[in-house]
Amino acid sequence: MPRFPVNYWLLKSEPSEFGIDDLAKSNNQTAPWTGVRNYQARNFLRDDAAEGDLAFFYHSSCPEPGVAGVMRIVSKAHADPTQFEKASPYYDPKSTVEQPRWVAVDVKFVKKTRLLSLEEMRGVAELSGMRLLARGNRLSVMPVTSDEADVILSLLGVKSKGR
DNA sequence: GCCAACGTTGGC
DNA sequence: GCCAACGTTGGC
Repeated sequence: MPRFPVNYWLLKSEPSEFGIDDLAKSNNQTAPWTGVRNYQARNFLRDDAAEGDLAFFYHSSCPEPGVAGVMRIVSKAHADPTQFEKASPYYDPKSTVEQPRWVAVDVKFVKKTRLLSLEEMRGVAELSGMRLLARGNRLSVMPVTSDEADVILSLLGVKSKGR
């Protein structure tokens, strides 16, 4: 039996560093989601993200922040390789191969969408409970409820897979 | 570049 | 365990 996605996520990335187009151009349109360096965000990836989950690709710290596409989580959490790379801005000297501190999941491009801007999301009543919109929120990995996901998919014109 | 909000660090 | 100082995030 195929498993339907029960979990939805929003993952933030700065498009100047890695945007939806970069994911689309990646080998097999798949890339590890690296660089998460916040414990709460890490715990979501490590404990709750599952293969098959759908994730929204959010562009942050850019002229027009918002959701730019959809991707699928295609691996369990594994050690984030960048934590071991001395030259990487994500290098963590306290992390060891034996006891890695940070994890990544592999994500696969599903589709690029129109930009659903932060501003537009703020104006949608059904999305007012989103964590993304909560004051002071800075999490780069956050869960999205299935109701919220349905609204976002509909705003993006993406057919939601039947459940 | 500013700054509010939040997370982390480290002295005590 | 407290909390001040500092660093980071991210919208504007």
